[in-house]
Amino acid sequence: MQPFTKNVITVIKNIPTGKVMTYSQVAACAGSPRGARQVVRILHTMSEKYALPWHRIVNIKGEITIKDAVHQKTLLENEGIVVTQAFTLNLEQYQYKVEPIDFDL
DNA sequence: TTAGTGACAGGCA
DNA sequence: CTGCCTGCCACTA
Repeated sequence: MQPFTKNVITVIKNIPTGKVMTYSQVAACAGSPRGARQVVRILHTMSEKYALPWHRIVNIKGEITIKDAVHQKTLLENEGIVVTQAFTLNLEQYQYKVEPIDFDL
């Protein structure tokens, strides 16, 4: 498995309940500042196999932009996160700042 | 092989 | 913040 993929999985699994991260934030932390799209792909591919909290990943605006937004909204609310009817949340309040992770750098 | 697409983001108006 | 445009990278037709 590529380091990037492994790092993304590690980062996502480290997101505490009640917090969220943006795609680029995860990508940057995993070693690829412009890998937001790849994070998406990894979520699609690995979320089920690795039991990743994919619902804690939102875009830079704090908005849920996936097809099954209703489902994600439900999961987030289940963790105590307030999501508006427009599928947005308060990033200032919920965004999780990760510690600089070493990984293989 | 090239072209189009997507659960995105940054720069600019 | 919103909208539009461009860059990004992997996947599919």
